[in-house]
Amino acid sequence: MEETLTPVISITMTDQVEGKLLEYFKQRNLKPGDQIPKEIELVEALGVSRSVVREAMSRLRMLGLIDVRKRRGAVMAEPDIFSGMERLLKPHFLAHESIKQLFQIRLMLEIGLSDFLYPRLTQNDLDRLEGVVEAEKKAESKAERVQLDSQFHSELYKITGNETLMRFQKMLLPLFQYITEYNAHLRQPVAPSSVTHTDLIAVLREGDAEAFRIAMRKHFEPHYKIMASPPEK
Amino acid sequence: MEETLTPVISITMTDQVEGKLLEYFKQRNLKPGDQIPKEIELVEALGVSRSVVREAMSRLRMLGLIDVRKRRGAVMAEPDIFSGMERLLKPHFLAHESIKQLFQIRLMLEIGLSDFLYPRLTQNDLDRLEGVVEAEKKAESKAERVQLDSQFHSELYKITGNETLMRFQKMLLPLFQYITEYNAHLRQPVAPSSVTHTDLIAVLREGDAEAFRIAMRKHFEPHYKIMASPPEK
DNA sequence: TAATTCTATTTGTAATACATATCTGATTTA
DNA sequence: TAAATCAGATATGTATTACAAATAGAATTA
Repeated sequence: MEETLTPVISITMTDQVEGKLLEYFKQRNLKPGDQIPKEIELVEALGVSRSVVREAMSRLRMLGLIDVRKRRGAVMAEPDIFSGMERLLKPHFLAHESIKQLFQIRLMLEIGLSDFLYPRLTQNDLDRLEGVVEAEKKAESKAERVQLDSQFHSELYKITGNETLMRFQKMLLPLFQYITEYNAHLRQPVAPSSVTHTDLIAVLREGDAEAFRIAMRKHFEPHYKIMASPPEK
Repeated sequence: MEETLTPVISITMTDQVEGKLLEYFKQRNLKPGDQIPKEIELVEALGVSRSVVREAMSRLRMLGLIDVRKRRGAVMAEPDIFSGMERLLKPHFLAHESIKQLFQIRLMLEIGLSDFLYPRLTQNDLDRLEGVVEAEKKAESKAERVQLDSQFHSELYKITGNETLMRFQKMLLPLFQYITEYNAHLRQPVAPSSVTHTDLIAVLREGDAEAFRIAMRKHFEPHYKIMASPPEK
């Protein structure tokens, strides 16, 4: 038997219409704000029932690709590429392995963002980071410390000015909170790092991209110890 | 007027049912393979029409969160967190700025993945990378070179064993192909790098994670020159 | 027992009806 | 004249009904 013979997954009319709509948007080069045909027109053009058209449109609407209102019809919108993903990012829906891999991606990003920090870094940014560290020193509850820790890292993302990156990180936050708790309860808690947030700020002030990558790598050392995959393969 | 007073976006029944279903899955701690109530049961439990239930389910099905078949009903599935996102990742739907930011993320990832390479690296991996480089030398058309270039980088992702990362990269590929063409036509083409793929392999053989980050950073230098944000802010 | 046929059940699609929001333009009012 | 009000038209939102199609499981048959 050919391995390429994968089982037929029922392609419903809805699936097809969804695809045809995406194709239509692409062909017509529709931009945010552009009008989309009315349901009835689509029904007639595609030769399907309104139920099918509506189910397909409902999907595109969920993705934020289109914006639909009564009487005005549907128009193209600014899509948020992560909106669909966000719904699935509850620790609950994901396999442990996926969560771990997302955390690895986070580590990669934080080390790799180094080069995008320095060209845009301002005194204001440094002050904000200092502020977070101050708050961390005063923090009393563990929950507060966890919150401030992720805030520190959020500030770093912010400096890059990369909105997509920030959106991605914000979306992953609940996942990481979950990991933190998981590590704290079921495994040994993550050891404190030899490179503190204060150290990182110092490198930001006086170092360069390469120095920051090294510092950040050391800052995450305890996580690497836990997360890095063994050389099984 | 308060700035926080954003306009009310009509929350349809469908939106609500979608949310309630997600909540239900979470509360019940449903895992892949677990059965979901039939449409009729949901209709009765939620007090809405079947159309509404179906539109909501259609969304979850698109995300791959549930798998629905005739007669058998719906069961939880292994969600693919990127499936919704993928539909929107046509260069056409995205603003230029978003594409640029996604490319920046790619640069971050490729530099940050360094640490996940060495613990898992095998001779086999090195051989595959060598193979790609050989093919690159023999490549005649530009399209072929572009394809092999991204294949080289894909092989690197593969070594990390991080499926989520690989999935993410595969999804972004068409976008980067678009960027390559865009740079080639409308702007000056990306200059050749001083650190070649062959050099990268050498570092993989003899160096360590830090050396690889530096090499990769240099390999991407031409891209950084084009992509890095100016210190506007 | 194993293969086949039948039947009941559940989803997929279609069609219709009406509710609801809102845009347009006409009408009224100040 | 300008503003406010109202009425009608129009497109989407929801509900309901009907039937087609697939299929899991029971019943039948070899």
